[in-house]
Amino acid sequence: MSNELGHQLRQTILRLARRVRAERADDAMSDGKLSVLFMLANEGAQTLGSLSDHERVTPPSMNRTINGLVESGLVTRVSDATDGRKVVIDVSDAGRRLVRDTRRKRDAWFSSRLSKLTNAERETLENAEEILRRLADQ
Amino acid sequence: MSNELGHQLRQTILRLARRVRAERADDAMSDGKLSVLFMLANEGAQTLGSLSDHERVTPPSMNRTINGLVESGLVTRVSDATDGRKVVIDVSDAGRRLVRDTRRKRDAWFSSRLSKLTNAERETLENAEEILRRLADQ
DNA sequence: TATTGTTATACTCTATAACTATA
DNA sequence: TATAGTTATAGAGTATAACAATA
Repeated sequence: MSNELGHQLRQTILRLARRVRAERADDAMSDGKLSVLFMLANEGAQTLGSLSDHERVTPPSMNRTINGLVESGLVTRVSDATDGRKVVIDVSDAGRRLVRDTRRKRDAWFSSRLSKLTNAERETLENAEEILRRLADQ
Repeated sequence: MSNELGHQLRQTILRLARRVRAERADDAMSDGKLSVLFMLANEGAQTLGSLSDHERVTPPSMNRTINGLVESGLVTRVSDATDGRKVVIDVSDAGRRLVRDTRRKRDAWFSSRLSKLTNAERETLENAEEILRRLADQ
């Protein structure tokens, strides 16, 4: 009966995620904004439509999110050179710094806890991480 | 260098949690409301102040959440017998059903994926789950 | 005419400040 | 006076509908 494992895993994953997400570089930054910054930093510049698709929000909603990020100087918004209807959003240097700081802080939360484990426990987590990654990608 | 493991684990946990959280019994139910229902179903009836502490929201915010749940018939709100200032919130039968259905749906997401793994992989996840649970509780 | 983005408007969730009722 | 809850009001984030600009 693997249903019990599924139940336990789900609970633990949700709880851990809540703890990790609470660790931000800047508490004034919402999840939605931070998610866009991470996306741009990882995948490079994108159009507004592409961002709203990826984040699964409507274009007006993403437009508002971008407005806030532009006002904060964390992203830039420029017209596409070849298609005047499109705008290209990219992360600024300040945005990159915020992404880097947030990533460090979140990594640190995990790392400080992992350092207290035994080598065998860390090895188990390494193996499990690979399996969980495959589950998430399905 | 266990920092790389921390980084990978964090990414995977956040991604998995996003997938699992999307699996609700009722799409009209917000995370905040659902979280209160789960709390009441797990821990039993509580005062409004206790709920707002646990969920880390302000009392007025929790009050509004509870108003919505009462209107939907998912929780009950009654005055405390011994202290007239307090109100006791409890989950109703309908609320319990919603909790059960959501739990089943979320468990199913994991279970269907776990069933495709090898026995060795499931065993790794079982061991990892226990370790991760300890990390979350720290 | 279709596509891309924006503006107008409204709803939900959260917050702070002020108020009521009870201890 | 202090505590528990509520009401009043405002801000952030999201949605749908309507609009503007470009292909």
